[in-house]
Amino acid sequence: MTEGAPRNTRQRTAVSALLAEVEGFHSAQDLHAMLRQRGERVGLTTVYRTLQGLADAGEIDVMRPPGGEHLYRRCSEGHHHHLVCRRCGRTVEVAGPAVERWAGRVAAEHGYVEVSHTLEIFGTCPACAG
Amino acid sequence: MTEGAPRNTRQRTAVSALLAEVEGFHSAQDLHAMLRQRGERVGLTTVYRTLQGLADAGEIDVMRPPGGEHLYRRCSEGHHHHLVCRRCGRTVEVAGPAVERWAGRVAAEHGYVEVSHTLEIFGTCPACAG
DNA sequence: GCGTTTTTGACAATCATTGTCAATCGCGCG
DNA sequence: CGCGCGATTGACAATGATTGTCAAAAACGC
Repeated sequence: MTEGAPRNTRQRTAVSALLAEVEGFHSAQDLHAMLRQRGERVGLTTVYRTLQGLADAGEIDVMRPPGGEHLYRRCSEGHHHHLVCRRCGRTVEVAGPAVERWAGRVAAEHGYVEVSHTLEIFGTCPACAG
Repeated sequence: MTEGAPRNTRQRTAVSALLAEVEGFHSAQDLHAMLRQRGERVGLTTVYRTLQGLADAGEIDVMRPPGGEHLYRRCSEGHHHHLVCRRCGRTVEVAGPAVERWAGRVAAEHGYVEVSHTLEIFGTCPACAG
């Protein structure tokens, strides 16, 4: 009774499929617009809800860049962070076991438990800096 | 022409003074309410602008917790990160030279320049976990 | 003091996100 | 195979933090 598997609906499938194709981060509104262009009829509200669900399930990553809108992206599995180009948005996934350990250790030193963290690296990519 | 030092106004002073006294992170609206209670007459708009100015000047730190509002805090100088209690908001400043170096190195490996980063650690503090 | 320029602040505007709730659809059961 | 219940959808309103506006007030140099 703890779990309810979400139903398999046309809309959910459409959002998932779209995320599998596009690259980089996109806002909910962005994705909604793409779906409409494809002829898929999906409400904006549903896109938001579906994305939240996928994010909760850990199937996609959410980023909150300065500017206020949430960006979603289908990422590889496992815990990792992002190196994002400020200019063009090009994203590289980076893993940093050392950082994970460091964060855990620092938190433990202060007696904090149930630790999680957020980490984003911003920079200008070679192409944009050129 | 390049620089305009901000003028010294009653309102700016009030906001600065308040930030010097309170501990932990507070939202703009929060700070605005406190100022009113003290009898200081400051507009909400001004509080926002002043905080932005202070943040740009690097005199205060901004955090964007999940939940949407910006939180401001007067912090010690220099680059550091925060370990925040999810429950009560208790905050510890932590410095992690190793992490800084790691972030820079990772970015450099991918050719990214002008690197910056954000890092927040969330957990439950000893008091709340008790 | 005096004038110029910045700052202020009440209010409207913006805009992403969330809430609402009746209509619809998926899915398992009979 | 068709029914019915409950989850899901989606159009629309509501929310709420932040930003824009612009006339009035204050600050600073002289």
